[in-house]
Amino acid sequence: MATNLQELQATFQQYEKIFKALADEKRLKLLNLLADSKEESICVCDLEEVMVMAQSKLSYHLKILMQAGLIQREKRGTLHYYSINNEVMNHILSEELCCLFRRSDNGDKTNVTCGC
Amino acid sequence: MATNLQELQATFQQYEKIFKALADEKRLKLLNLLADSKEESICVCDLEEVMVMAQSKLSYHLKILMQAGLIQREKRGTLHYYSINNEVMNHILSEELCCLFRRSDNGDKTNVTCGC
DNA sequence: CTCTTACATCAAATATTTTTGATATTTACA
DNA sequence: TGTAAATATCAAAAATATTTGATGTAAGAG
Repeated sequence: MATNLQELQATFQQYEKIFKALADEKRLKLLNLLADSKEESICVCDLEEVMVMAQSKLSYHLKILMQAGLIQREKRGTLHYYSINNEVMNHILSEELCCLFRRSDNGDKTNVTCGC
Repeated sequence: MATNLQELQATFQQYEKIFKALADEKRLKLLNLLADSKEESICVCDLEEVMVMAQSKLSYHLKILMQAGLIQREKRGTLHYYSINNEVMNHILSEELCCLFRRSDNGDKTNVTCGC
């Protein structure tokens, strides 16, 4: 944990980046899609359909979420699969937000207290 | 909890507002000041000194935090005292962020699990 | 190797947020 | 009532973020 002023400032900068990534309705919807999906990860083409969003726009928003560490990417051939980074989500968000932005089907113990 | 699509969208809009308010280094520092202060609330003039920030700028940022419901105001004479809204913080943020952005000296039971 | 599909990147246009300096409002007090 | 101190609001300028359409890249199919 941060103690002195410089550390604190660095900590705030890091959280600023994360909260900025969360501070957009479309990106929250994206996270919710990834969190709720039956599959653990979804490819861009599928997200494109569900979100009804131009491909370059979607790519832009996925990049923002990636750079904040909120999602991960796995490439399989020509497809790119994105998934929620549950660890980071758990570190940032309350249990009450678990229903919306975390996955709960992967045996992650940190999610057990959430009754959603 | 939100169930259908319209409710979900409304929920995302609400969280967008809250995360936008959190998505700024200066506002995180403000929240941390309010959370860590010996006093439960701090007046604008004191915040102005600590933050080394123009008065109208500070007022702008306090307004953003107020409108997101993250802080509260109490007027005493000509002074305006601001304080953390612990309930909302607890609803949004993880236990691990409690050290930074919540108060823990007010007997709030929801904070007990946080060892900070 | 060429073509196609899936995705990322880029630069310009647009939209939103933040800062700044000036002015308005409220309260207390002489 | 007049004045000063504390804070809020406003409008213009500056800074950032988002959107858009075009172009670049990488992988698989033929």
